[in-house]
Amino acid sequence: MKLATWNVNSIRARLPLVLDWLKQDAPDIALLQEIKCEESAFPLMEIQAAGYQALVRGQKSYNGVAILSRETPVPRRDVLPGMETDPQARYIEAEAGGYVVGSLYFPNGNPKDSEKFPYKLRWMKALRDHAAMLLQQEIPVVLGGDYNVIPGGIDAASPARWKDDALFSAEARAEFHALKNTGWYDALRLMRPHETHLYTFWDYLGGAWDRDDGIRIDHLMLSPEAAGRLQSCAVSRDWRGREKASDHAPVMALFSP
DNA sequence: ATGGTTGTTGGACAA
Repeated sequence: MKLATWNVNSIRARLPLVLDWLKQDAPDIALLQEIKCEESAFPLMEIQAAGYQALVRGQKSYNGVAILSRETPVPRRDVLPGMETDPQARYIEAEAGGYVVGSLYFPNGNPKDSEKFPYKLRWMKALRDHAAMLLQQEIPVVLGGDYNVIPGGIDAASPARWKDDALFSAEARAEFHALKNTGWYDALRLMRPHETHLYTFWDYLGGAWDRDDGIRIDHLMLSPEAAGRLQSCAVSRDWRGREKASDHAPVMALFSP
């Protein structure tokens, strides 16, 4: 079973590239973030023609998450418990192909001295609480998406540049590590514990891609039952170098049946 | 410090 996460930075602007990707890399399940449209504007016909069914939690202009699946996905929720009154579309969860999968897009949190930072931490805490509940079910679960957290210094080409940024803040990293400490596995690091240049985002600004000045902020977090089946995990870098690329690259994981 | 880019939109705002 192939499962991928990708922050596409607008599904409509990215549609040709996403269709190429679905055809070439052929994930069974794709978790998408920042689709930047309402459900009614989601290019459902084109996605279906590519062989996928879609569940969408959309929002006009900003945010928005989706789950694509070859097998019919069964919806579970489209908001995290405790975040029901939040208007921002940042979470969707379904059961598909024997897995529970969540697609999440966490707040950026900058600037750190604004209300955006505690808002980010609230989302992270809400996920941690929900994840603890999922863990008790002892089933394969993948919580994938743009966490907007650089877990460690090895996950940035220039860690010093991010020292005062919400993405590398002690608070956000503590939340991420707290999730790991409750029993969740970071799929990419599990398979590649010491690998450097393992990035998923390169800013459009300042030629970050050309200088490989990236950071790793998109993560596939696995329950023990999913981690036990993990065979490989990699960043699909090529898609960041394409014409009209997203500023993020997909992360792909392969699971044994 | 600032500016560099892309997307949604039709002027900022978010990232």
